[in-house]
Amino acid sequence: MLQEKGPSESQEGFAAAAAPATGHTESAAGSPILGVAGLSSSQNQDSEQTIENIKVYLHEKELWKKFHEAGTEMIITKAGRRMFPSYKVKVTGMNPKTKYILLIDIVPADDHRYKFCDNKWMVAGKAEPAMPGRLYVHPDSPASGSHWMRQLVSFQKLKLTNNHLDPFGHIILNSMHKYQPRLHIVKADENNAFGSKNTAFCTHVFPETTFISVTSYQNHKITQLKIENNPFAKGFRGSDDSDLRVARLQSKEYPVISKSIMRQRLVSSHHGPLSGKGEANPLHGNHQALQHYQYENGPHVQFGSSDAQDLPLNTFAAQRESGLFYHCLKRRESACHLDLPCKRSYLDAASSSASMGDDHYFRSPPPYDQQMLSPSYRSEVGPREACMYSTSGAEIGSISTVEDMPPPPPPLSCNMWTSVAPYTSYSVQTMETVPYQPFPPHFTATTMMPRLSSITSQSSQPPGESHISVYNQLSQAQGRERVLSSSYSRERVHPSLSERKPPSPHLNTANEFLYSQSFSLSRESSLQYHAGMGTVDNWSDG
DNA sequence: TCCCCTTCCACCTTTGAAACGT
DNA sequence: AACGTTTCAAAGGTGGAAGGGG
Repeated sequence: MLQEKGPSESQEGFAAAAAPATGHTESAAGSPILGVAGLSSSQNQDSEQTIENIKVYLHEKELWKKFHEAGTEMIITKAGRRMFPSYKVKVTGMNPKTKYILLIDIVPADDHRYKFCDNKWMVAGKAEPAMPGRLYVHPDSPASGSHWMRQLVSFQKLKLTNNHLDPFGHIILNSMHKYQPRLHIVKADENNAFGSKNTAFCTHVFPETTFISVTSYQNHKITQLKIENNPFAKGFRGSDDSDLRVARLQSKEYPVISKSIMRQRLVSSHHGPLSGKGEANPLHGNHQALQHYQYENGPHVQFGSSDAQDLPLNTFAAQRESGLFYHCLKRRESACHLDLPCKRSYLDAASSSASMGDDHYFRSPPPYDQQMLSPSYRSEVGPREACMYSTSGAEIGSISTVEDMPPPPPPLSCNMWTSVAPYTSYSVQTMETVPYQPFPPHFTATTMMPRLSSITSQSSQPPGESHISVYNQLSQAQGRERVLSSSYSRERVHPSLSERKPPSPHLNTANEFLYSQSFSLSRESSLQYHAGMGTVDNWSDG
């Protein structure tokens, strides 16, 4: 399956876009974070040029913004729950022939724990230690730039869990914490990949994708938005289609009032946390409720709006103000050599074993520099699945820069279209590795241990979470990877040849990427995510 | 009592195979 | 035989509700 049409997919394409061109550019050549020198070879320049030219546009940005304005919540369950809205991007500017790996990690947005009180999110204390970072690698990875650019890239099968011992490779999060997904694009070209001296990658952050993880929805507006927009939740929508029709005729943004919301609002209006907020009582009639929703999502909403005064809770936006954060890094990291002999030994041992796995998930470095680094992580059973969407030529052709982005097709709320420059964190990093030698996409705990030891030794993890436990987790992860190396190699273009395709060395680029991320992005993010923290009053329900 | 979490449920969409038609 | 369309059942995603635990 080459294309995957998401349940929420509409034809409007991208409502907004982010481009690095308008953002802040920062070189890590002399960065105290990296402490390494910049690159100067022509190859690197070519590489970084390619990377720097990559632009990523968040799909359904308007929808994301709607959620963001209300304070996005994502359900996390023991079995794993998908994100909604799902993370989908349009990528441009890649070298069509170069192979890239696209992956996502989700990092804490701050070090607070939150609670939903008085209809708004408030800081409830210090965050619990971050879970072991995991990466979700797009199942199409690695693929050529033309492949990525041809279609919408969807990460909708990414799942979130609160199970700290999750065996499926889902991204582990703490409930009632705030998180920020990040998209990483790793260059995986044979000539500039794992074995080359420099591997380039870039990181894109869309602040509107920030969310608070919950085990059940706290904000009824989020519940309503999910029910309205997620087809799988259609069963919770109101049964009277006339409501929807009338609401659309009246250009209501929230036309559908579910039965559950009606119940919820009834309760809230009497003794719930919303009772003191002047909520309209839905029992007064749908029309009134619709008006109320319209009002709630009008200009008075505070969180996530594009205005400069908002988002004290959102550290990203607060720090970077309105737009795009273009972060360009490159480094020469001589200390980041791979331990190939260790990897080989692992591979030898791993070749005969198999277990469940998923080529999508990797362990990713937590955002704080004191936290541990994890190797690649794959766990989910099943064949490689395409998660890309086709977009019309018009859509693609219309995307050039942020400013040039056409207004979205008139969906629910054209009035929400903003000219504020989208916001993206973009980094380019190159690193020196050992010469390329093909080997399956596995990480070895042995290889990782020194790093883990050094990192965890200064971590703030709870006492029970030593690097030894990390080692065990890594071993499990590697076990999962072993199976995935076969599933990962499936090729859609030539399926008949893909079944026994040798393990792709490209995946190692992702692994390599983790190395670099653990030292650069994590520390970088610790700066990005920690700075500018303020009150949380603005992420409220008004 | 409150808050958070887990589990189960009904309802729904998605998916893919089978059947059928061209 | 190849290809496209339709049908249908299974799989899986969804929020709500109830109940448990700290």
